[in-house]
Amino acid sequence: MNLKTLAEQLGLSQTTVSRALNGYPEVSEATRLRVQQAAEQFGYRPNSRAKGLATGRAMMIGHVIPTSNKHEMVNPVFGDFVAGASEAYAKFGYDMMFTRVQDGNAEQAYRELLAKRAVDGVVLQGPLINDSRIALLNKMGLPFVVHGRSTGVSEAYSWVDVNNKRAFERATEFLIDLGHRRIALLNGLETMDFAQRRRDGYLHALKHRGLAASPDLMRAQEMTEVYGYRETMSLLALKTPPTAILTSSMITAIGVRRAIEDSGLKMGRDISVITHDDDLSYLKNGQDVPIFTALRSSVRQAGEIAAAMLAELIDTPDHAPMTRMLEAELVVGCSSGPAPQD
Amino acid sequence: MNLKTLAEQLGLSQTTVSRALNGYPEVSEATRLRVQQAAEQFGYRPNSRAKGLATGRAMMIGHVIPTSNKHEMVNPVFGDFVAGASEAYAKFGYDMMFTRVQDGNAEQAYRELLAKRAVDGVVLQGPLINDSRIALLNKMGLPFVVHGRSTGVSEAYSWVDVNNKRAFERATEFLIDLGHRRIALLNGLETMDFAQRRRDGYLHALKHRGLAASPDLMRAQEMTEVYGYRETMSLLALKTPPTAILTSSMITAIGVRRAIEDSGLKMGRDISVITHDDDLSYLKNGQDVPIFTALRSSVRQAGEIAAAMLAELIDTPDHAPMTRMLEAELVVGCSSGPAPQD
DNA sequence: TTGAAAGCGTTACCAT
DNA sequence: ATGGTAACGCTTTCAA
Repeated sequence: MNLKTLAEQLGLSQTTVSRALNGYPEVSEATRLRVQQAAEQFGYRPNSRAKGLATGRAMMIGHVIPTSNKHEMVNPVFGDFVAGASEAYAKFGYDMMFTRVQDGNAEQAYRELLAKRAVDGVVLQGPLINDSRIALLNKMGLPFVVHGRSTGVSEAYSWVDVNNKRAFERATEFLIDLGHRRIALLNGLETMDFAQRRRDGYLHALKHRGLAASPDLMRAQEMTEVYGYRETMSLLALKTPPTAILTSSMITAIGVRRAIEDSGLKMGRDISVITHDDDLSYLKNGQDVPIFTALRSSVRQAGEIAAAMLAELIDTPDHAPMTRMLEAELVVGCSSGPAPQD
Repeated sequence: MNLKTLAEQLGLSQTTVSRALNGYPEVSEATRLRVQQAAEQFGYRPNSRAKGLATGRAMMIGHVIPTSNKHEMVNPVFGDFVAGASEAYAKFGYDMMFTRVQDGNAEQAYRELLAKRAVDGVVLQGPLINDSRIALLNKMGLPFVVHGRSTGVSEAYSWVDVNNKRAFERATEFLIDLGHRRIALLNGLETMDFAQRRRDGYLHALKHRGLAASPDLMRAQEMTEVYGYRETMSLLALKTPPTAILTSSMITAIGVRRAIEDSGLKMGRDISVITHDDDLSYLKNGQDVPIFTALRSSVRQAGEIAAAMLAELIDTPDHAPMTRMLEAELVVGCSSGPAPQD
């Protein structure tokens, strides 16, 4: 069923039917109602290609995922963000499209999306330090919102971010308050902007409390399970091993736990572990005890905000960049205990 | 840059330029070359809406994700499948689109996608037992491939699946061989087809070895971390607790491990745990030791196959349904040991 | 309040 | 081998 046949059914012109369906004021209420009912009855939906061609709008948001980032897709956080974003897109009538590209080819992918007029805007995920994609998108004039920020980029851009620095600062302070003095950080790749901010928070807390940071206790790699295992083993083999480990990903934490298990240590007694994106709540001692949930719960929200921002940026050309910082909730519970006595 | 201006630049008609670019044979090689170079130089890409309108092809594959399935998105396996599929789509020139819907509204979503001509085909993920979406899609004539199967559906459809039953059968046999007699199963929701198959495999192995299945030892819920924690605690509180736990998700396994930790038990000595989708390889005792990787490694492959199938189904109307069963790799290593002596 | 017709950027048919 | 033109299904301008 297309507009033409629908109009014929109704004995009206395509123009009137189109206007009735798109809420134009100059159509009589009686006609509008009749049209709407007929459309409903025949299950008419405007052909999205034709509509897009006529309006110049794709009603589509692009997400370009660099391939090297295998764990971007696999990462639970990616899913949370997408869930939040897609729900919000739906509200604004947008669809969501994914493009996977070889690592360096994001630029090419953006150019194609724009040239093909396949999307009205894009969300930039996983920004790096000094990420060149931002300048590119600005130059191209393709509306975009960054999930995260990019240290070193001087020009203005829209972003929504979680306060990674503050979250890790507070987690570190929490461990220090428990008496820990040797706190390890298993960070993500520090070319990623968020990882650098987390590191900053960690270092800031140490410094603020008069503790020296030890390079031995800091690792930064892609956040896999194997990474968590290997580096924990390596940390535990140090002459003076850490009494606490702060890790940047739920997946990495699985490896950390395994390594601790395999070493015959007991979590929360011999060593404490904090993960930033553990599950939201936990049953312990018969009641729900929230644990350190700093970031994960905010990610979904970030997705929703990014979508709303993008909708506005697309509607309003030359809109001033919008920014939004989310404070992470911080609650810490199980798997952390006082530092063991030497 | 559109076709018209490109043609003007070249002093050719749009027809010729279009033909040159689309590989039609009736254009001279000299012209083709000249056109291709100009297109390259001006960064010309055909407008996807216009092309779609003219060809009747959207060059887009839809993925409809029911909202209730929060963990479908978050599940690492989802990411793996998407990674595999999107790479294959790219090969065939398709883009990938996501639609999230309220739980019961998948049907409505498919109808809209078809009516809007937004997609050429869809991938059906997370099929349930007797999933009504399959009959619907068949009736609608929208090409689709199911990732998984649906027990109880009698009509033919295309699918690609991993042999879940055999994988869990083998895992259970492995534990039995280690001397375990009380093996618990923390399964996913058994309305999901894959969960039922896993249960079948587990039960079949027990029966085959002359062991009675105990309802006490079988749980089936949404595969969250909290679920793993709670049910493990509950299992350990039984009069005769299990000596091994077989769990259906990496995320659930995190909860299982925590519960075991909190109970003061030692993994691999007091109790064994097998997860189906742990990381692919593990460093232990100085070398990489594969663990139970039954399913996860196959999922990416499943995505690729689904994409290829779909491309063929779209190209060939009334193509006979295609099916493909993947055998899961099974290697079991750490976290499992002989059953403790009573 | 309604309708005719041009236009969006392609492809594909029919000429030449 | 190349070009003119209709067609794809919609929106939007201009007329009535």
